[in-house]
Amino acid sequence: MHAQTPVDHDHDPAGAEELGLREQKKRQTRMAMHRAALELVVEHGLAGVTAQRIAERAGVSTRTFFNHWATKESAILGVIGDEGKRAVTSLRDKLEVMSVRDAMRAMMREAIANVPVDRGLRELKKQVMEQEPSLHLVSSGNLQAMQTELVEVLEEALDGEDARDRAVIHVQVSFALTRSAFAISMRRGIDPASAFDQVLSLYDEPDIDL
Amino acid sequence: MHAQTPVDHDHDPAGAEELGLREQKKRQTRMAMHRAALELVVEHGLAGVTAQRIAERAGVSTRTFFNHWATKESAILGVIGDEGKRAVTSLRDKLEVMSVRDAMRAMMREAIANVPVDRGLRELKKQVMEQEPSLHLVSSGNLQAMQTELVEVLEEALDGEDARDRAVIHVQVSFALTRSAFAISMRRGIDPASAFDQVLSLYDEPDIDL
DNA sequence: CAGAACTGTTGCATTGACTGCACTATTGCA
DNA sequence: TGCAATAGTGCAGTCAATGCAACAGTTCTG
Repeated sequence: MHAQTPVDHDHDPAGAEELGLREQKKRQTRMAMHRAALELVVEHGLAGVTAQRIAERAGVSTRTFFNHWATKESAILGVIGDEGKRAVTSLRDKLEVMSVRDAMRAMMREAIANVPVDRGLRELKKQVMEQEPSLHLVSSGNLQAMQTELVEVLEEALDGEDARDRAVIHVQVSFALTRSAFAISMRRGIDPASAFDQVLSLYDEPDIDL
Repeated sequence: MHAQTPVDHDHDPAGAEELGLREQKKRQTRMAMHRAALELVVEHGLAGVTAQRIAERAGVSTRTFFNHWATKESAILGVIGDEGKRAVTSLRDKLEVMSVRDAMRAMMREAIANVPVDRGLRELKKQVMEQEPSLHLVSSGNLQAMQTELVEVLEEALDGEDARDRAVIHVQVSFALTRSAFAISMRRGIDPASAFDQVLSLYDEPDIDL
């Protein structure tokens, strides 16, 4: 890799077991940067942190920092970038064996499960998110990015005149529930997966209405 | 104004009628920049457009450009920045006279109605949004920014153990519907308000389920 | 084991977004 | 007409982000 491709989504096709030394180091470096980013934001606030300082604390060059993360914010949030493709194929598969509603929920549940859950980092991230609400936007933006593709996948599975409109709504609402789950998991310090379950049960209650 | 404050949200407290010459000119300049931004994105793509070029086409200095818009993207989307405060007070008022569900919907409907609808610009904007999906993120981000405040307002109006969780879900779902409305209005070239109505009627259909 | 093929890391140079500051130009009002 | 307020501007500077070329440690292959 000649340093041109900023984010390259380790595909990790198999079971993720027994990575090469190389891959191991890569993840290590990545994590060091992620942690450094979180710590520095807690210490100096989002505006008081530069990519340079993060790289410095993580023990890498600035250039390397941007080889791993597309933006400064990605490093803070720990966003790798391959979530989109995974979600699309996952949804496509599920639509063949279950209802639209269930497929969306299952896909989301899966996506949430794929988020690495490091207990130590969770506490840090919680602080960061409370300190810097503007990061919520960025965070939800990452999901939103794949919106269009998911709408297309869904549209094929829906019948009727307004298929596309309904697809749009399905996608948006599913993201809304996922975002809620993340928000709640942050606030309560519980893991996103169980927060998602709670959200669904609340949402399905007849009296919540909208 | 000493050029330090990037965006200053014309408060426009009264009925917005009969502005001074000064205010008129200000809006004129703003619109020129907004239009120039949209045109240039259509012509050269988001990445091919610099703030400098937008300013140039609009006949102002680069510095002036950033006195009006917080970011390049704001200029493209025409986001002023005072939507948040309006929404909060609007919601607070409505919660006193109607249900949570209705209040949220009414507030959103109001927010949508406040978006200026210039027929000429709408077509341009439609093209831009189709060309540059990444702008959708930015677009929805503006609303999302006030999430926390809205959750707080809502929480007071809700009873029970999970009041805050329910508030989070309410807010997220409402935004989801609003985003859907904007997406659909863009695609169909209809105005956002009626798109919102369509979304609500689709969403309320019993068989859409999630 | 040696050399080739990869792939990660780095320094350098550059572009472009955005900001603070000092200053000028208009406009609204007394 | 003169003064206060505010929009516009030029300039210098910071920082995010990217392409490029050189280099280094790892993995593969014979």
